[in-house]
Amino acid sequence: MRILQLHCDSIEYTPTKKEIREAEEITPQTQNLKDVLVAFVAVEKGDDSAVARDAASQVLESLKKIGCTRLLLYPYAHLSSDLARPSVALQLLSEMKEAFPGMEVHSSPFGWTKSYKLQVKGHPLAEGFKVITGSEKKADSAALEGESKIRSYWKILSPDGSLVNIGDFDFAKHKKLETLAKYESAKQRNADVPPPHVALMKKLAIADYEPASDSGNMRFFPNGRLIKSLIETYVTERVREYGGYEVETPIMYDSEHPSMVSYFNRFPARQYSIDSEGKKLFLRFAACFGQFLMASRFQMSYKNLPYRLYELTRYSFRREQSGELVGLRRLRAFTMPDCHAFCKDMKQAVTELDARFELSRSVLHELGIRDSDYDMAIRFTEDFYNENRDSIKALVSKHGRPVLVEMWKEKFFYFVLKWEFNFVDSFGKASALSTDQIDVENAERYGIKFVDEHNQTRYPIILHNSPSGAVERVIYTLLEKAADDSKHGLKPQLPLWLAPTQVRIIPLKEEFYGFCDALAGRISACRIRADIDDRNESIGKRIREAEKEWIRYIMVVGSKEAGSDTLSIRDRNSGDVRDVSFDDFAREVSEQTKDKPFAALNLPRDLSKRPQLMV
RNA sequence: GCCUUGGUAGCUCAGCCUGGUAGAGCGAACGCCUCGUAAGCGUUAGGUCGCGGGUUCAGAUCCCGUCCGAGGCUCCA
Repeated sequence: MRILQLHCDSIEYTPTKKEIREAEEITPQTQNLKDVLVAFVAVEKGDDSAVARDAASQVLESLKKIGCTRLLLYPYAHLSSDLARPSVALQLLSEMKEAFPGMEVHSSPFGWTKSYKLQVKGHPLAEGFKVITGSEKKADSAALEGESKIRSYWKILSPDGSLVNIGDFDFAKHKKLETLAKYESAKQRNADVPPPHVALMKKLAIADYEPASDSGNMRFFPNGRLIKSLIETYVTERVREYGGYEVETPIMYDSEHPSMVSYFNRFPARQYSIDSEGKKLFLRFAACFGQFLMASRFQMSYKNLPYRLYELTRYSFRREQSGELVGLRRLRAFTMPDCHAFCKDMKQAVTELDARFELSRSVLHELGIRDSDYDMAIRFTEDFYNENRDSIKALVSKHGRPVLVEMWKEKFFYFVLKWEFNFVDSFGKASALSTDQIDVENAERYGIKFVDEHNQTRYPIILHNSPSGAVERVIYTLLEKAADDSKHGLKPQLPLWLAPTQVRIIPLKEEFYGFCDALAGRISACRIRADIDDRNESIGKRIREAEKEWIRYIMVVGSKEAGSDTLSIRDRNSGDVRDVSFDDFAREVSEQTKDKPFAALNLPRDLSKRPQLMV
């Protein structure tokens, strides 16, 4: 569909002659309108109701922007050389006419030759041209978003259950929450520099931009892959423990498959598309499709519920705007643990929601993200709040601090409740980590059913949880936290179980290499990652470099240590050197990494064998 | 998409304002040193100054255009 918009002082038109058989039946007479937005509309092949809705909401936006309340829809075939059939055009135009609440809407007759005279206003927004196509959902989402803002209100809910408007809340003790709350309106940013984690992810040889790919598609070096893999393994283990069953589903889908078409209209992410043998495929932006399509093939009884499916998507794709991509914080390809629970009724859903809330809190904690590092936001419809006050209050009191609330008068998206934990970085940027949603629409959309106690077929309620949020974003959070520590005079560090090297062994002279080699073997046998700096460099330099890599334990081996069971250990936490027996040391490390996955060193053990990574 | 900013050796950057032989540190190769808890020393190799055009006797430097990156804005159900 193509629309030419002109904000006019006046327009006058006279239908003169029917042009086609399907023309509207009217009595031709001259019409005159003043201060009106004239929308010349050409309906094209392939346009459908969704396009019409999209177009209408875009025009509505323009009307609001220029402060005009009168609209003339003017069918105008000459804007396109690929027109829809007249019957379709007529149908869509009449649908559009109904889509302007509170506006005075006129339409000129379809299928007539008309003479017209118009006077266009002279301001910059007076003229505009839009092309709306079925695959372009961005504008649609903008419209939905715009609508939701108008009909939602922001509040703060405290652990004691009190709910106050944002303006009435005292943020003195909750600065980060204030930042989160004002995030939408806070336009100013501190610095014109990239966030600290971008330099860190390169320096620590974790990840880097890959210029040969699309922006927001990162490459992970051996260190980064190790860290990422450990986090992935850990989150997966925890979800399995909670009761999620791990599955694997395709990363691309046919956008013309019936179950996708309606979902697209309500799920307006920007997707990557791929044309293959006439199919228009798109890359998934979440695991939802795969799991829903799978679950729709299950024959489920209420006795099977709640039933939980889990997938760690590597990757999910969202084609975010290029200007929005930053380091590991916001990507176009990311790794997302995604766990859906199918529940028989709202009571069960709320119970399940609670279990997943605990899971998410615990997972973040074990990943090294404390509850004081994030703030909680929760969004729900007014009805849901009124029916579930106690459950909502219980979540907030578990969090223990006031939370940001967005309350909708009515349901706009497919969920009635959504909560998320947001990490607010030192620049005041908020990023969601864990999240869960109560979805009351998609079961029906995807034909996911179960049979209840009374042999009735029903649609389950679906919860969408990511206990950690995107894995890349977890790494971003850990790096930003470390950078923040460093700014406050503390030594930056990763949690020990995620450190690419846990112990660095430094032989004082070449003659101790043999002992170091054996020592590294013994340490590795205790599932501890140890490497050896066997380069011909000064002892000072090698220690300095180990410190720069944030390595927690450094062992220098000289004549004192060689052949002895006592190790001389420099602990990054204290900066001091102490003597410890091998067994005590092994115990100290395993104590700190217990219940966490382990992976062996992912680099050559000897530093002399490692290529330098210049990034 | 808009605004800002950058592109010079493998990496980080200086030089550009005020035109005149292409610079430093790190890293790499080779050699010396064989070292006790945050940078030991020397030598060598390495550059179409993003690309295209213009002005000039002469352009990394001035002008125009263009490509690519980054940050901000919009955006982020």
